[in-house]
Amino acid sequence: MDIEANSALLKNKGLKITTPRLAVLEIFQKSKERHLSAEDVFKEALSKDGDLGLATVYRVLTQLSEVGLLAATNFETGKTTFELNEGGHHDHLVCLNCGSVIEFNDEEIENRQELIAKQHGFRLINHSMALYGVCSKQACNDVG
Amino acid sequence: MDIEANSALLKNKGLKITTPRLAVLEIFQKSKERHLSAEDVFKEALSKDGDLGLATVYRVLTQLSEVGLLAATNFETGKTTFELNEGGHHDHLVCLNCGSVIEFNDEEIENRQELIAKQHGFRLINHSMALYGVCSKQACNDVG
DNA sequence: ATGCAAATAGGAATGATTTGCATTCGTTAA
DNA sequence: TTAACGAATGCAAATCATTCCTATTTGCAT
Repeated sequence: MDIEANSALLKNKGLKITTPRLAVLEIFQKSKERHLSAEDVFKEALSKDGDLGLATVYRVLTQLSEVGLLAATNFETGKTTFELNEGGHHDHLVCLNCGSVIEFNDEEIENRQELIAKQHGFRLINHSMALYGVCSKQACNDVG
Repeated sequence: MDIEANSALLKNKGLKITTPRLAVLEIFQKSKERHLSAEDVFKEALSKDGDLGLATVYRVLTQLSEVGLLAATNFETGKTTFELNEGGHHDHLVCLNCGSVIEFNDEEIENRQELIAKQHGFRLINHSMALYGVCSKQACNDVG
């Protein structure tokens, strides 16, 4: 069990150790999907542990993001998704139909971004990039 | 008045010339702010012209974006913003200190994005990219 | 001028997220 | 260990952005 480890993480960040927080962390750590929406986490929590309010899930996700344990991303899909913030920069490729997310990292783009920033006299700190399209799944390409 | 010109724009795109569409175009052309949300446009429309439904504003914004007269951008604010799409596609370089925004367009990045999408079996529809940093203004580089 | 498809108003509906509040829990000091 | 107090939770209602529904109006080809 990582309850010990997760408790330490929380304590480290000055957060109280509560059942919902441990549950949420564990859900991310055990999830097959890396990117989870609040709803995803909520459903998963319901199926595993007992009760856990949706509002609490939102609150916990926000808090864990604030202290850097999670990273939040806003895609065009209309819902915020969260992922474990283990470090390692990457950008996202998002399917507008099924919402699936693929992570990628492209050296050439990164370099180019640095160059552009420099050309405009900017000291680059970070960036966000998301590509939106339709993935190759059959269901995402059926014409209604 | 650009009613003539805007009418031509709409006709060119195969859209009927309607009061709401002309009103929305004019609002963008006269606005001091370049990026407007649906709500912004709605309020502006109310203060100027008579009535204009919020639903209509949303529909018009979507349509004008679809035909390329406007461009939609999703900043992390939770609401979609629109801008006149005069110079074609561009991305944003944002100063984290003074908030100034520079628009740029980079062929190489665009090509690279297409390639990445293709490699993952995605049909690319659009993308959003924002670079965050500190601009060259003296005031933005003073250490607090 | 006339008809019909397209467009509109605006209110209800939706989906995501937040907030208010009474209750419960975690932690700290005794 | 326990009392105590503030923080955290659950639930329901509220909010926010956006979309849907539909009766009515409008643009425009004829």
